[in-house]
Amino acid sequence: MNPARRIRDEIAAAIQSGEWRPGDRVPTEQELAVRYGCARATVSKALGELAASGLVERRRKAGTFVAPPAVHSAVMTVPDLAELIAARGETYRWDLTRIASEDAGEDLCPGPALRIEGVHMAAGEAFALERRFIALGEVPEAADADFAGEAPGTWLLGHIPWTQARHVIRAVTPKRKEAALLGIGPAAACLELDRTTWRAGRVVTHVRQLFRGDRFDLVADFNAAP
Amino acid sequence: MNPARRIRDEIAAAIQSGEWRPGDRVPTEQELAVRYGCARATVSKALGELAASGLVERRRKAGTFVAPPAVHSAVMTVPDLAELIAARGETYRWDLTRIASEDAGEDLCPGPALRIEGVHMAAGEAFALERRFIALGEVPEAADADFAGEAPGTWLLGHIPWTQARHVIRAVTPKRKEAALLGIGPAAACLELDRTTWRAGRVVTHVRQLFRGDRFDLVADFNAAP
DNA sequence: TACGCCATTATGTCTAGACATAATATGAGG
DNA sequence: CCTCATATTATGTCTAGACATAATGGCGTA
Repeated sequence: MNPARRIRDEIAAAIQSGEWRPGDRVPTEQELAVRYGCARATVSKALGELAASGLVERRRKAGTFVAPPAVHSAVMTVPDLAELIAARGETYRWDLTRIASEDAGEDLCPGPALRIEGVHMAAGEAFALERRFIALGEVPEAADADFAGEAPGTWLLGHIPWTQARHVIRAVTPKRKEAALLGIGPAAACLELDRTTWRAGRVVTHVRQLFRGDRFDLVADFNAAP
Repeated sequence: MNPARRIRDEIAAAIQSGEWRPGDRVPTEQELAVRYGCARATVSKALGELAASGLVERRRKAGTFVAPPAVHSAVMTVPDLAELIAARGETYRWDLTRIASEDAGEDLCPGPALRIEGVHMAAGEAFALERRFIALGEVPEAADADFAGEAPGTWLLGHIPWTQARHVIRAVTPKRKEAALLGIGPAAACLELDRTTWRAGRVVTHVRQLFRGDRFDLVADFNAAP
C-alpha cells in the first residue's frame, strides 16, 4: 500500500470515526513523517488531499486541523439518459418532435440557436421530455447533425470539447400537453432539470428536461474520503 | 504564480477552449518539464490535479490524454434551511410538531431511534416539512436535546463529528395532510429530499424534507477546473 | 499466421533537501 | 500595560534523482 494513501486513509478514518474531533489539531507534518517513517513531502501530499476533500483545514504556522463537518455539498451524478435506461435493462429510444432555428432569448441561450424538442422513451413509454437550444454561433456543426437519429445530448457529448455547467432542479406540475406526452395525470408531480452549459464563458446549450416523478430520482453523495 | 498552478491552468484553458480536443494526447511529463523549465514532479502534480478534476486521463506507458467531456458529476449545495432563509432576508422559525421514541425500520435507520417531525417556516409561512429519525445508539445525547428550540439538523451539525451522506431527490405529489401543512393545493408538486447520514459506516440519522415546489429549487454546478 | 515473452516507455510514487510564506509567539521599548 | 518589530515555526512548493509499475509494440518461436 502507498505510504501517502495509507496516511490519508488512516487520518480520514480517525476523523470520520469521531476519534479526532472538529477543531482538533492534527500532528505536524514533521511528526507524522517520523511516525510513518517517510519523507515530509509524502505527508504533505496526503494532507493536501484531505484538505482538498474538506476533511481538514491547513493554516500556515498554525498547523492542520480537523475541519467542521459540512454536509452541505454533495456530488450529484447527472446521467446520460441513454446510458441510464440501458443500465436499467430497458430499451432506449429518442423521438424527435420538433426542430427549428429560433432565438431562445438572452437569458437562456444568447444569439441564433437551434431549438430541438423530443421525448426520451424507456421500454416503449415516455420517460422524459426535452427542450433544448444549441447556440449555432458556438456549435455551427449542429445545423447539419441528425437529431432524429441521435439525442442531442449524446451528440453534443461527442462534439463539444469541454464545459462548465449549471443545473437547477425543481419540482413542477406539468402542463396539460406535457402530462399527455408523458402519459401521466395532469396532477402528477414532475422533476425538472435545467442545465446550461458554457464553453470558455459562452453558452453552448441550454436544456430543460422534464421527468416523470414516479420513474426518476436523483442521487447525490457526500463522501469526505472518496 | 506557481509553476504547478500555471501549468495546470494553461492546460485546462487549452482543453476548455477546444484547442486540445478529447482524445488528444497531452505532451509527456518530460516534454512539459522542459517546456516550462521545471522538474518533472511539478508537471506530474499539475497533471494529477487535472486528472482528479476529470479533465484528463492518465494511462501508464500510453501517456496523458484529454478526457471525453462528461457533464456527469456536479457539486450540489444542500443548504442549511436556517441559513438559506436568512440569506433570503426572511425570518426563519422551526416548529416542532411531534417527538417520540420509535423504531424507524432497518432500511431507514436501524435500532432504537428518536422520531422528530416539524415545519420549517420562512416569513411566517410553511416552507418545508421535516420528518427525521436519529439513531439513539449512535447519538445518545439526542435524547436530552431541546428540539423545540433548535431544528434537529442544526443541532446535529454541532454534535456529530464527521459523516458521509446520501441524498435522494425526487418530485412527489403531497398527501392531503402535507399539502394542508404547507398551505398549498393538493395537486401542487413538491420536491422531496431524503438524506441518510452515516458515521463510520453506521446510520446516524435519516431525514425526509418536503419542499414547496414553487418556493425551492436546488442548484448544482459542474466546473472542470475548480 | 498466431501466440507469448520481453524490452521499452510514460506514468506513479517516493526521498532528502531547500527555500518561500504566513501567522504566531516573544521580547524590547514606550 | 500596550504596541510594534523580530524570531520562530509549520505549511507550501519546488528540485533532482531514483525506483516501481503497467501497458504497448515488436520480436522470436511454434
